[in-house]
Amino acid sequence: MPTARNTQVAEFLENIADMLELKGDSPFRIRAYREAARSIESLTEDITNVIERGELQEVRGVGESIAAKIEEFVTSGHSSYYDQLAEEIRPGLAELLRVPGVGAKKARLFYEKLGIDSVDKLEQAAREHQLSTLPGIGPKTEENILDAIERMRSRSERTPLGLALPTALPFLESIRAFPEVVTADLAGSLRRMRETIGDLDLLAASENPAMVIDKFIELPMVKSVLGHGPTKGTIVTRENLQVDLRVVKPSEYGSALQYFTGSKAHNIKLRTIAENQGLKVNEYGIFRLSDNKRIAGDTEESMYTTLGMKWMEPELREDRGEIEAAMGNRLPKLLQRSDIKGDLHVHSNWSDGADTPEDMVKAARQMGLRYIALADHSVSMGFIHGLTTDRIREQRELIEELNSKYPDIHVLQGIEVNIRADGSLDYDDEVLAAFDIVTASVHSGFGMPVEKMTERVIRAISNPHVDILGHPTGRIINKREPYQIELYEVLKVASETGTAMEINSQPDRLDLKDTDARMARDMGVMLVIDSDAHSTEQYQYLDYGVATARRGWVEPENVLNALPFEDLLRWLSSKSPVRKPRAA
DNA sequence: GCCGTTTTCGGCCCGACTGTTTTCAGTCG
Repeated sequence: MPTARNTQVAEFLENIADMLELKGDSPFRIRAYREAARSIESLTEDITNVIERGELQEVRGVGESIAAKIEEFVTSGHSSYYDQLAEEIRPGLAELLRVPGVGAKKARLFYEKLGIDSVDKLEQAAREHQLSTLPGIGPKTEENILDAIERMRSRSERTPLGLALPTALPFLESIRAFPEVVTADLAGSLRRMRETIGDLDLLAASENPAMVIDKFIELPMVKSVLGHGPTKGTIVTRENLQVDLRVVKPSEYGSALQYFTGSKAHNIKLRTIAENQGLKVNEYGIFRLSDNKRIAGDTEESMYTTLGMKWMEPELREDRGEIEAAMGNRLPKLLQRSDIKGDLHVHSNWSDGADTPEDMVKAARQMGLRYIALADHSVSMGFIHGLTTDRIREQRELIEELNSKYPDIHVLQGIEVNIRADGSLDYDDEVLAAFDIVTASVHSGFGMPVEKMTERVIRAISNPHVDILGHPTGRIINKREPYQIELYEVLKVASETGTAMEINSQPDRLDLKDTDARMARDMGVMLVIDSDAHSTEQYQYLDYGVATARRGWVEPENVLNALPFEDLLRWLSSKSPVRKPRAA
C-alpha cells in the first residue's frame, strides 16, 4: 500500500531526527529530516514510483543526502547511517521524547547523569525524587513529568476526530454563551478536521480574557486543570482529553484564528512569503517591517488577502500546495456536506445493522437525503447473517414496497459483496446483475503479500458488476494498519473500468484517507462518500467523510453521490462492459 | 541537510509559557 510505505519512510526519517536531536546535532539538520519526513507523508503517490522515475530529489525537502538514505532504506530495508546512529544513541532514549515536557536536552541529562533510558526508569526516578537533584530540575518539573507519563499511558494515541469533535462542541457552545465572549471557534487540527487530534484547541475573543478563562476551567465537563493563566487555560476532560482555550482581544481575533488553526508547516510557509514582501506575520496581525505598522489581522480573510492570496478553507492548510494554489487563484471548490444527495452504503438488521430497512429509510429522509442504497453483507459473512439468494429476493420486494410508501426518496438495492482471497466475489454474475448497485469490500485475509492483495482487488473491481470498492485499504485508525496493497495500481485500473472508490465515513476508518482521496481525484477516479451506517444515528458520520474528502481537495464533480438521482442511474448503467471515467 | 525572481553560501518562523536561573534555557505549537 503506497501510503503505508510512505509512512514507513517518514517514520524512518523522524527516527533519524530524534536521534540527531538526542545527539545534540545541528537544529537545522534535524529540521531538514523532519521536513523531508512530512513532505513524504503527504505525497499523493507511492514513493517507490518516485524513486523508479529517479525523481526523489524533486520532492520538496529531499536533497542528495536524504535521497540516498531513503533509497537505501527502501531497496534494502535498512540504513547504514541509521544503524550507526543507533550505536551512538541508546534506542530507549528516543522513547523519553514522547513524554510531553521532556525534550532532547532533558532526555540527555537524565541519561548521562542517572542512566535513564526508558519511560519506566524515568517514572521511578521521578517518584524517588532523583530528578530534582539535577541542575535546572526542581520539584515542579518532577511532578509534571509524573503527570505527563500518567496521561500518556491512559491515552497513548491521538484521538479520532469522531471522539474529539463531539467532546469539543459542548465546550465551544458553553464558551460562546459566556456574556464576555464576542466570538469563539474551534482551532488547531480540530478545525482542520484531521483524522486524529492531539489536544483540542479552542479560541475566543473577549475584552476580558481572564474572566473567560476563569469560567472555562469551572465548566462541569472539566475533570482537572493543568494550566490557568490570564489568556490561556488548559484542562482535562473526563474522557482524558486535553482542551486548550486561548482568549484574545476582538481586534486580534482574525490573526489569532489564522495562527492557531495552523498547520505549523502552513504558517511557516506564510511567514516566509510575508518576509519576502517586507511583512511580518504573527498571532497579532501582519506588520510592515519598515515601520512596524499593523496592516491586517482583524479578520482571518485579511491575513490572506494582505499576503496576496485568497482565503482558504482550514481543511486545506497543510502546506500541500494550497498556498501556491491560493496565490494563483487555483483553489479547489471543495465538496460541502450539502452537496451529498444520497448514501450508497447503509446496513440494516437484515445483516449486521441495528435497525430495520424502513427505519433506515425514514432516518435518511430526515437527514434530507434523496436516495440510499441498502448494502447489507453478502453470504460468506455468515456469522453476521449475510444475505442468501432467497433473502436477496425477499429484500427486493421489501425495497419496492418502501419505494412506493416513501415517494420522496429513492431506495436502491445494493450489496456489500465480499471479495474472496482469490479476488472472486461471493455471488455469481447473474446474482450480482440483479442488484442496483454493488460495493465490493475485503473483510478477511488482510495479511497477504502486497502483490497478491493488489491482484485480488484489481480482479474484483474489474468485474463489470462492481460499481464501488468499499473501504479500499482496510485500515482501522489506532487499531489496524492498512493491508499491503499498491493503491496506485488499483486506482489506475479503477480509472479505466470506471469503478468508484469509497471514502468510508466511519470515524475509525476514514478510508480512503485524505491524501489517498487526493491521489484518486488527481487520477480522475470517482469517489463516493458513504456512512457505512449500521444504525440510524450513524448517518451523522457523513460529516467525517466529507471532511476527509475536503482534506483531499475533492470537489463535487469528483463525487458519485453528489449526483442527482437520475445522473447516478445513468452512471450506474454505463459500467458494462467498460464504463468511461468522468473527466476530473 | 536543504535551498535560492535577494543567494551555490549563509541563512533557516516566531512568540509564549514554565520552571528555576536572578536574566534564561527548554519545550511547545
